[in-house]
Amino acid sequence: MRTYGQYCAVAKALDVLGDRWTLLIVRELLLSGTARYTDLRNGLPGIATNLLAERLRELESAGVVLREEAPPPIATTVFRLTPRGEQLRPLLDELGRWGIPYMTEGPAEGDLFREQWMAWPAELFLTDSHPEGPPVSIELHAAESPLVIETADGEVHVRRGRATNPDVVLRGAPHPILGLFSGQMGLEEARGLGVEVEGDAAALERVLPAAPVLVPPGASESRP
Amino acid sequence: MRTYGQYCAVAKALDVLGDRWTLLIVRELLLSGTARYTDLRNGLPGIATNLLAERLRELESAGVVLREEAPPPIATTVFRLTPRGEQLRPLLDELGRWGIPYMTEGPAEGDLFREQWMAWPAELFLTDSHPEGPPVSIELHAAESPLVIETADGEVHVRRGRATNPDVVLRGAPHPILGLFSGQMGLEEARGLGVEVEGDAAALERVLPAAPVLVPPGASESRP
DNA sequence: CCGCATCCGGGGCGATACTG
DNA sequence: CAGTATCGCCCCGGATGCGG
Repeated sequence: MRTYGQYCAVAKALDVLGDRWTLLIVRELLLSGTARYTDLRNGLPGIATNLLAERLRELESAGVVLREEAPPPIATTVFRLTPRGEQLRPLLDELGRWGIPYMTEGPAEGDLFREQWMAWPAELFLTDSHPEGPPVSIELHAAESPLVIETADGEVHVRRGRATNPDVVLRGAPHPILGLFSGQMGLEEARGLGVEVEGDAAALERVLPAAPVLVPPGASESRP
Repeated sequence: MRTYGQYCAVAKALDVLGDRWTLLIVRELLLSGTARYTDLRNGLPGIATNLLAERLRELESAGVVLREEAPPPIATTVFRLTPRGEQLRPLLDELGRWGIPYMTEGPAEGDLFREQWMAWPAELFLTDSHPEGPPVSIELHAAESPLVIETADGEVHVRRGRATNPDVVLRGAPHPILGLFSGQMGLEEARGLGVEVEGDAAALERVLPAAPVLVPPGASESRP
């Protein structure tokens, strides 16, 4: 493990987490709960397989990741975060919050996308405007595998998978969906960009922001 | 700029911040407010000068760092964070919080230390147990350049420099000072490890935690 | 198919020297 | 003081192989 050699809390944290791909592996485990090696590879497009194996070993010996041999009939190894690893959630939330402006600008050329990455924008932007009402569940299809957005106790939660009986199903490309979530775009405008709303649109509007959320510009200021 | 190529807020943030040394440069600027190139080098022992220059350029073009030509008679360039860079403070706080356990274990062999790095443990551990009383100021000498710990409105703040009229002056090695701050170590025990308290010890005890703060173990679980 | 290990080319990184 | 220049080295990325 390459170390900064500084007796400083921030530097020590980066000694463990600062290598390339490391925090993205933590992201995937936070989003998945448990994941197989192949699931991680799929959620981390671009990673070299030897790097994934090496990072998992490092995170394991740092007490952040746990490797478990699943019992039959699964018969595969699954990875999950330790409690110490779970403590990284606020850190990843801050990273996501700071990175949101780069997302609202739309995907860059060649950017890949996985449905679960929408979890940060969703939990950041969406709020339950009618918390005393019955819970709503929204199924989101922005890529290949759906996401469920649910309200509970006035809070909005996101998880992977399908809803048993969704109030509304939302389909569309990530960027217009994000515009909808951030309030930068109205429902009609989103429809014009291919977003489809199937079911009870009121359930959707209940969690959408009433006014555009102020997102600081993320792009660079150009220099002479 | 090397990018992960993922349309994800966390990945986008790491595209900007994930390179080696980058977040430590932000740390120094958060701690210093403004800093000259040489100040940054001093606060980042181990960094190669070309890397510091390159990172500063990247951070500048990312809108995180501002480079200013100070007017005469200073006649030097100073660096500071933009508002966008200031927004990284919660992120660095989370990094510091997560890294604290590695600090309480004591410095590793060859670890270097700078006084200002004590800011995170201090603001994390210390609280004003008597907020309605008059403000107290504590001057801390754990290395070469002193730190001031002050209470204001029931909050504890840390800044570089000296106090005009400190209630108490605290001197000692970083590790026992940290033990004191985290409540793992009593005042008498700290004295035995070379910590000196000069002035009103009650002012110090006012901000120290009454009971040991629970710090999760940071060390790795050893494997077979 | 799953979970890697190995090999190899390129570039980011680290250390030192040098300069306006 | 504030960098640029240079040069190894090792980390990273991509491809392939391979045992369970």
